[in-house]
Amino acid sequence: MQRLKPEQSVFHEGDPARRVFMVTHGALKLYTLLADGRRQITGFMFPGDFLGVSIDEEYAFTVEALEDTELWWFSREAFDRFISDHPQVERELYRLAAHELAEAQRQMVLLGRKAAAERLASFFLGLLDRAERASGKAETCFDLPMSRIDIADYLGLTKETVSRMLAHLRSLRLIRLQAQNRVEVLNRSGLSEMADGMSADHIN
Amino acid sequence: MQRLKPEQSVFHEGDPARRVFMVTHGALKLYTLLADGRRQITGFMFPGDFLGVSIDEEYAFTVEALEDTELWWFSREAFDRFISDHPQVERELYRLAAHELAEAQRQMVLLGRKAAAERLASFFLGLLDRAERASGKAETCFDLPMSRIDIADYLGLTKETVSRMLAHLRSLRLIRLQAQNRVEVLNRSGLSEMADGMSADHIN
DNA sequence: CGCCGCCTTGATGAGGCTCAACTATTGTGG
DNA sequence: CCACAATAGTTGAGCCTCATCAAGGCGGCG
Repeated sequence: MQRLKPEQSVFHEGDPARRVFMVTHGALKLYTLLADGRRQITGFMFPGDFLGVSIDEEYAFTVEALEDTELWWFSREAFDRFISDHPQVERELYRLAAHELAEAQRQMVLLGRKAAAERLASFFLGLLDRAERASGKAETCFDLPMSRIDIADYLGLTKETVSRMLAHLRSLRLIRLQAQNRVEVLNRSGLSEMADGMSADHIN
Repeated sequence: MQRLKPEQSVFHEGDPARRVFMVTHGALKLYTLLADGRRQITGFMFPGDFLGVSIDEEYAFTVEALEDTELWWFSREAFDRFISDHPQVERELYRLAAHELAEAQRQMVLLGRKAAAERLASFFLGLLDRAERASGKAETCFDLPMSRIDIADYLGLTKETVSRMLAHLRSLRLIRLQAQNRVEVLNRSGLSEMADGMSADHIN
């Protein structure tokens, strides 16, 4: 078990991959840096997610807590032994990887082809889905455990643009901010159309 | 076994995932479309690569041949049966998925944070690596089986920008075009620096 | 040899970035 | 509990990169 305060990191890109983690509480961000400091956040992790279950000898990204976070971990050897003893787990791991891959593909579409407002709308819908899966019931609100800069680095934008697009979605009455870090979705289908580029904003 | 001519598709996004494929000859592109026709190519496939080995009920993208291509395929049931009989294959599949995931993460960094010239440089280095892995020896040249539009849709750019950046890399003597679709790398480390954003182009 | 599609090159413009100032929020110590 | 500092977020002005629109060149195939 391991507890983390915000900003604390679990491991860094390039560290030898000696442990496997499972998130039990909190939220984390995964990111990689370019030589000049540009950062791309490749994902956020929440309770139930696995970390470091690659095959590689080194972790491929840095992981950092967004809030107070709790992790369970196993040594790589113990984890591998466990898998050998329980072959059906292998299939489950594979399932997980396939799911992450599908998510990565959606993110590539977002980063390669969507406009700023569409990116933010997609991001919010993803968080809303997650909130619903976590609570097991329909939701209209969710928290933003990450900063505007983190959102920007996840969506391939700047914090200023995130802020402006937030204002834009608000002005369209698609969302409302209950607090700085809490979003209420006012028009889910409208937000979906925006996210999938069906909003034909040049008409409005 | 299945043979394909250029432009022919193996399956479409949303088709029921009834078969699993292995590429034996040729090259293919994987892509998804947005509602208004914007396209993001999420990957290219070459001999040795697997296709449709997801867990999902439906294919998550469309696959189309770039040139004359040959595929081996199995029904999903036969494939699953084979895996049950050969548990070590499961691990290999997982290995493969993990590798694809790492690649997807690199592509997210490219799409989210790299400038146009950096994207093209990264793309060329990837193709050079692949050519070396395929031939088993050091290489300085490789073919481009895809059109400029395909490259653009893979890198999140337009065909015009790809063309201009190609001219730019050529003017820097990092590459040379042996033919319209054949690239020779003249300065690999220079290309690497360009790809990783270390080229400090404001100095030059 | 000539047509057609692909690629390149040029001119213009827009979306998002940068830089800067301002406001709101959070945390800290008196 | 309040005052203040420090941090995070918002808003505005100008600019830059890349997209768009348009024209011309090249190559491959009939």
